[in-house]
Amino acid sequence: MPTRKSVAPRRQPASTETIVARITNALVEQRLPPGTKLGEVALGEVFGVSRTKIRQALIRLAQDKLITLLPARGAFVTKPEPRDARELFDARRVIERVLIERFTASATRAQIATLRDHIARERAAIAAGDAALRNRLLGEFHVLIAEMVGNSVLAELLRELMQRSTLVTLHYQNERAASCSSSEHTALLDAVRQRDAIGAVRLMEQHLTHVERDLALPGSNAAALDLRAALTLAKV
Amino acid sequence: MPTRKSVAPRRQPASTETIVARITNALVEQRLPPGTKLGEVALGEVFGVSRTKIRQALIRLAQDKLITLLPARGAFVTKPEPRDARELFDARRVIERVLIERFTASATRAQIATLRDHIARERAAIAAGDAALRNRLLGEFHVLIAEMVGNSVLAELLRELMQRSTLVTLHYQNERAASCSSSEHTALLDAVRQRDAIGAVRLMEQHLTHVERDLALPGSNAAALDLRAALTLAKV
DNA sequence: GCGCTATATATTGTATACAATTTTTTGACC
DNA sequence: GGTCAAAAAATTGTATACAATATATAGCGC
Repeated sequence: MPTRKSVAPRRQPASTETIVARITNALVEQRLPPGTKLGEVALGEVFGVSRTKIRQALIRLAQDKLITLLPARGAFVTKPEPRDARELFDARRVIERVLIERFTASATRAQIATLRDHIARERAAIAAGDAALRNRLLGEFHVLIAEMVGNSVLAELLRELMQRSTLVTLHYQNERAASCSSSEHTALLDAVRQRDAIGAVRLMEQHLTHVERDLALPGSNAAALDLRAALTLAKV
Repeated sequence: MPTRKSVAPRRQPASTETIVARITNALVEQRLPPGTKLGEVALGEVFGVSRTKIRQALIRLAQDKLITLLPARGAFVTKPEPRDARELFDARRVIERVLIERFTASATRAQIATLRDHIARERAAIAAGDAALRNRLLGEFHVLIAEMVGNSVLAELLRELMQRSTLVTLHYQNERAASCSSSEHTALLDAVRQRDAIGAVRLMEQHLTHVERDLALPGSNAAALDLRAALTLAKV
């Protein structure tokens, strides 16, 4: 077949920050399945920059464990082991239990309203069948809470854990499960509104257990795919 | 004055991994105080590599928040704000509370023996007045426990937090405080040995509170210093 | 001497060039 | 057709070159 020799795309060079964000989004929205090879020249062409910058972006993504760098072999989307999944969710439980407890005590009316709106957007994405957006929003709910608690170090840790979690959960692709997840978010927020710390902690633990239980780990349905298509769709 | 034009040091090129480890050690052992500028050419000469590799190492260090990259300005050893210190220790409390609780339940005889030996080395370093080694060992005690609990994700999170903590604590430079810290390690280990989970958790929280209380934050006694000297001393 | 501007120097940002390694292709041989 | 070996192509690893920016120095007016 003719190697799709597209013309060099005329776009102004992207910042390293942008490149990291675009690839991260593609990963979180699961447009780049685990195992996908991320070639440096291919990425360079997509973003209109040299390999130097791509490489810097890849180093950062590798440190977040979103991709795996094999020496002299290249960069691949991380394919998490079941063990990783368990440890990841365990770590999330440790941190999120504390976060939701504190949030229940400190949540302001405005913060609760923000979360309520967020859940509404989750439901809209689910209703619209937008799997990518749905995935992102369901994860961002947890990060939002973390950022509202007031410890940016913990919030940052959770953000990283959430991103890695997404690599592990094909589960959200199931529309029914997503809907269920969103319902649990609502219940969680109700407990917060009633200042029921014990209930909120319990709901959070159940929620994380449910998400973990629904994991579909070994399924690597990785078809060969088009890097450019996956990445250019990414809205930063 | 004559610009100390030392001959190009003949050493074989260091791997990026090594460069990161060497600089990290220098930071953890506080031979490179906060605010120190890490020039790319200077580092390149120290390690016998080009700026390309140095840059990659700096990106990784920056992601761990050990150094701060200012655009077009360069890399500087991170100077943590009091706010950062509080959040850092709060995060450590959240994680280490759980870790020590679990460790108390699962610790084997061999693991306890390893920690006992470690504490002995702490005391030796303190007695010998080796501030650099002392700093490292006091921090590694916590990381050792984390690694023994069996969740590598949590262990890795704690390792990062510990490194950043070290940037914040000039406190260990005080020999008396170091001795006190080591005593608390011993007490902690005793509680573990007696399977006293509640006591172990309490001791860990007190220990972290003590360390945090003794912080000497604003003191930036940063004298201009010799990058090469600080880095070549670093034993990986 | 102090402060400002202009020039010179040094440093960082990015692309390109080349070496080293891996992957793919080719072709001989059974 | 299948298997192995060698050559070719592609990809990664590193250094160097050059552009862009920031810092330091010099000169001038007051």
